[in-house]
Amino acid sequence: MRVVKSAEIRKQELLDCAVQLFGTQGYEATTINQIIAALNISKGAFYHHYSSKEDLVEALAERHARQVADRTRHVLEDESLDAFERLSVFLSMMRMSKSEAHAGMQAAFAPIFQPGNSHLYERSQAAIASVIRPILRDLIAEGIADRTFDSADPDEAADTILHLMGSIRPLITELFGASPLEAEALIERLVRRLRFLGTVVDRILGIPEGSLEFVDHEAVLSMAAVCRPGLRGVEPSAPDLPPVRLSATRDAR
Amino acid sequence: MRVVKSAEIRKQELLDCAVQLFGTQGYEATTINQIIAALNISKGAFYHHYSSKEDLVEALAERHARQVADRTRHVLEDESLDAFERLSVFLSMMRMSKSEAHAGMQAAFAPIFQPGNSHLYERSQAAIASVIRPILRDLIAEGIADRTFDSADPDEAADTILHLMGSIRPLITELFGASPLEAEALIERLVRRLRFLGTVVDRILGIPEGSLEFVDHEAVLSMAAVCRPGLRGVEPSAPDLPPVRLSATRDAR
DNA sequence: AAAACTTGACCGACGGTCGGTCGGTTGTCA
DNA sequence: TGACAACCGACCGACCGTCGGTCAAGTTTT
Repeated sequence: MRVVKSAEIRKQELLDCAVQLFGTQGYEATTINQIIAALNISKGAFYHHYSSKEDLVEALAERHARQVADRTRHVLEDESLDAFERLSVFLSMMRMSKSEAHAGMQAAFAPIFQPGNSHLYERSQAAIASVIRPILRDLIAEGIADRTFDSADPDEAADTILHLMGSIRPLITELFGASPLEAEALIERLVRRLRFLGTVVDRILGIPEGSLEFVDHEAVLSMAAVCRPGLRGVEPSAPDLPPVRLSATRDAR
Repeated sequence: MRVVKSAEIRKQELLDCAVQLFGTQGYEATTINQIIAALNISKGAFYHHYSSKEDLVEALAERHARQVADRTRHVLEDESLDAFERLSVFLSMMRMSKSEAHAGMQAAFAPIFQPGNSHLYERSQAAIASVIRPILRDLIAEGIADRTFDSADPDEAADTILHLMGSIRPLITELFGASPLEAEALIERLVRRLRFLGTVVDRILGIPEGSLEFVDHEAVLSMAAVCRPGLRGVEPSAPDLPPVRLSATRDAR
């Protein structure tokens, strides 16, 4: 039996299916035959839409990049906020897939962090960076201009911050396939890492230490939940802190 | 005709050959058949020494990590230097393959940065980090103790610095396959990046800005030469600076 | 309005390649 | 001389990507 759909829909279906299979089995382990079997289409149909398995990854990275960019751009471009506010909102968004995001979205992000998929990660990262970097750079430049920030080079600062975001990847990667016990330790390390990253960015931008706050236990846990579905609640290491949503504590400068 | 060698030698030969082919063709594009053909050995011989192509990568990453670690560890552990000196020597070593290193060594490092080999890079990086991190951490901790440095968490600081080193990879990767014209621009960006990285580490460790200096045109150019063999001399952007060899300019604190 | 033609989504058998296996052979050393 | 490591190469199965072809829905021609 033959089912005809528009190219756009089919492409999305292929992307969705691929992300699912890559997420559960990894990139290498997933075959094109599996993908087409799951969608009940033929080999030819696949190659009609994508010219190779590699091409599929490319498209996947692009879509992922667009998703992230769309979610952050409007904040970075919001004229009603000043540079500092925009930055802190942006940073809180960048710590990936907010807890409120539905499971489907989470699943779409997971493969990026899977152990075998550094491939996918690199491409996504590059695609994301190309969109986010200029915006972030302008934002920082603006902050430097009005002396909110103190940094020598907005371009490099933006690059550095973007790159720094990637430093949590090894931790998240390790989360996949970690035992529940290890997972708890890993999450604690993740929280420490994020906290430290906050201070690093503070220093890069020359703002008072503690101004930026990356840690949001809610988000961290939901992120962890993606990696290890059955995970019992973890005691946050600093339970006295209120769950800051938009974590910017502005100091008098 | 049959040639018998000790396992140790054969393994090194395989590694050397693999690194060469991965370097010229990338990991995926290189087949085991090519490797064994180049060495005039059989399929069976290969699988006698390494259990898979992946295993070969593992060994490659390990060897690379050992090479880097060996070259830097003795500096980090040199008791005759103080924390600051050791760190600046370490950093100058970490910007890879010193210019004096012979071409063979350079070739061994190049594949790590090739476009298709993010795989290799990630593994090597992890292996290097696992060796270097504890040493670097202790070093920073020591510096914090005697108030040379000012940082909240030596562990995280070490991780961050190590991770930051990787931020030049996209640039170097781009160098492969760039036209001579593009290469010049890329090298300039690389220099800017390194210079900025120096200030970032300064700030992370809370030492006066400009204390650490990553840029060493000699090293950068030789690094670039690996990627693009025929490259004419590039005018450094700051020709007035003397070619600092061991680039630590200690300020009064 | 019917026939002829174009388009593009879709089919699935097939080729070629590549990673990996296996039974057997050769050299070496105790 | 026997045990064990190094080595051989024919062979296997799985996988990616190709290619000739189908089919239905327009579009143009007559």
